[in-house]
Amino acid sequence: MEYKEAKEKFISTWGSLGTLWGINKAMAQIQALLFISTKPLSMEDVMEELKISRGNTSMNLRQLMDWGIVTKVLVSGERKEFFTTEKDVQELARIVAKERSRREIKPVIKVLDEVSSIKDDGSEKTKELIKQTKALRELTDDLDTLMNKLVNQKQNWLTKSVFKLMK
Amino acid sequence: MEYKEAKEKFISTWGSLGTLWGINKAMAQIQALLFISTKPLSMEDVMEELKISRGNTSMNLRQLMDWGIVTKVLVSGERKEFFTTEKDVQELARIVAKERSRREIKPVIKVLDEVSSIKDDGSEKTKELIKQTKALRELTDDLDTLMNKLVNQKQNWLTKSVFKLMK
DNA sequence: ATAAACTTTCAATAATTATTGAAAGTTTAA
DNA sequence: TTAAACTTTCAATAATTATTGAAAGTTTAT
Repeated sequence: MEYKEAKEKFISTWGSLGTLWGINKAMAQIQALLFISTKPLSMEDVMEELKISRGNTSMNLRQLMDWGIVTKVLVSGERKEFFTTEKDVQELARIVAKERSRREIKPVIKVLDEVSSIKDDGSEKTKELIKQTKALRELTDDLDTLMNKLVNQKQNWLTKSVFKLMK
Repeated sequence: MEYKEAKEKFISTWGSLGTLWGINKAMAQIQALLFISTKPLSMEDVMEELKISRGNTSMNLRQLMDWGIVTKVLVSGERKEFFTTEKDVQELARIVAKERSRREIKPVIKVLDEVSSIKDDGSEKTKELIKQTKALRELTDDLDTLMNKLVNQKQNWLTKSVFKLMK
């Protein structure tokens, strides 16, 4: 397999995996492109490489910046803006975990909390609703806490600390 | 908040959370409905409660069965089929984790493997592609392994074993 | 100040994904 | 058997989501 083919394969695979970490295809592909690029890329570069429009590129780069995954860099002597992504995979994982927790998991926990604390009128169906949403609330909360703990270990968290305990 | 409101809130919230665990809205809502139901439901019941068509219900129930989350139960004296979902949240988490690993993560690891093992032609960009896809491959693999280990502990895995180690 | 270089916005459109409903298929009771 | 009760399939349609591209906005050099 040649460089070009490998690169395309990587970008498209990572792009379609977007859903798994909760972002859309274009966003994931832009991130993938920057991730294997040896130097910051301009909007023009991204548009050309991925064959997507200026507007699309602009919007998705902005979103990636909102996530904290991509940052603008100033290239001296150049007028236009250049972009680069976090290159350390563990730092990336940390950012993604933190953002998904904040954007998606925390709000769900809040709803589960509300639902599971309705007044118990003694009926079987109310009891079941309370019991099951409570269980779900606890699971979600535990997973969220675990994820955040894992991901906050700055130094080789996965391999060094937790992982060995479980081997 | 009354039972009815709480129930609807739970179903719609859990439904929109579908993406987080990788299934579609209707699927997630059907599962949610069964999850808080005190007895198995027929297709008719599901259609009526969620206001969705027969075809949609049939297809999504099937998918839930493919995932191993929902099972048919025979209610004696009844002609039609009834459905129920796994009621234990930890078992649910285990099934979801196993399925997502198999369906999504494993295939990505395979691609990352292929891409990261292209021939190093000595160029900087090839080196970067190899380096970064290798890093991503290892991270993905570690997370996948960790997830499967966590989730295979049958007894109170979260709270009992791993969780305490990290507190 | 102004014009060139660049970025953002957003209404229109395209692409994708979910849903319907009716016909075809299957099972069961009599 | 057969016909009623039920489920599945799938082409058509609807709903949602992503993408475009051109106009409006911004910045910078002169």
